[in-house]
Amino acid sequence: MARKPIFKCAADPEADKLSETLKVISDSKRLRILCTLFSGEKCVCEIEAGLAISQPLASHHLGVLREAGLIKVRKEGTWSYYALDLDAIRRLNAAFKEYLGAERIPEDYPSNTTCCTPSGSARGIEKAKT
Amino acid sequence: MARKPIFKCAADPEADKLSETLKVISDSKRLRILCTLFSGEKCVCEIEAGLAISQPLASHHLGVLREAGLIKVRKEGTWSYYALDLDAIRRLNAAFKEYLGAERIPEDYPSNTTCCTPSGSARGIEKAKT
DNA sequence: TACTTATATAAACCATTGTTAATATAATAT
DNA sequence: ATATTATATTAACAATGGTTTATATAAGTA
Repeated sequence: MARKPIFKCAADPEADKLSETLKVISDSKRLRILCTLFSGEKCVCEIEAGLAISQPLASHHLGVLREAGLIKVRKEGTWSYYALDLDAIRRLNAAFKEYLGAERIPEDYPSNTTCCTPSGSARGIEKAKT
Repeated sequence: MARKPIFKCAADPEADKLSETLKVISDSKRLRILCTLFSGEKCVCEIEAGLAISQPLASHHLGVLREAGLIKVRKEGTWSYYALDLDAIRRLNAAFKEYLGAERIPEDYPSNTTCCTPSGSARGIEKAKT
């Protein structure tokens, strides 16, 4: 029936940003490219050979990662050298930790809070058990 | 032209698993549900109201999260109480750290390694600059 | 029994996206 | 200039997936 959201995370626009970034890295090829770039700068032909994918496909995925700001390019002649954008990687780490970090798990999880009132209507997160 | 992969991460089947999980959590609604469940067990009607989405949609996303093993259900009468699967959350944290953890960034990144031989063919990651 | 209530499932629709094949650009070498 | 090399771009296609509407299940209540 769609009322207004009552959870903190539900209203947080940061969640959209994080999910957008996660969507970019949730492709297995792109995840592998990122993982690979930790070892240093790479050109397209190396990604291509390293992941055993075609040149246009490598170029495409690198473009998506770049568009998302996760990597950056350095051009030299006909070569394009791609590397991680360290600030973006650090921001991603921070956001992931904030939303899904295992440190967030409470000691007594799940703290047995009930959910719905006897009448059946959903209660707000702040409302205690009746 | 697609040769065989030469990067470690490129051959690692764990990358497929992680990307699969990331795909599940990269939906903004599901990310918000997970984030919400850190505060404790919730029933469908609470998720529904908390995120301001329809009942079938809430049920659907919870099903996807459950299918992925990230959350678990406890049924009581007509109610379904969902909670985080703590082991899964911890595994996700570990995998994320292993693949994209900021700790992986080398001191001198990017260590200026060249990429392609003068002849233009890609070199393996272990092969040094000519 | 009949009537809610909470949740799950199914079908249909629409938008997005990964992939391939073909082509374009632009720098370098002959 | 011509050819080759590295990379980017485009169009087309197939597949996936989020959302809605409608319906089903199943437990409680009158």
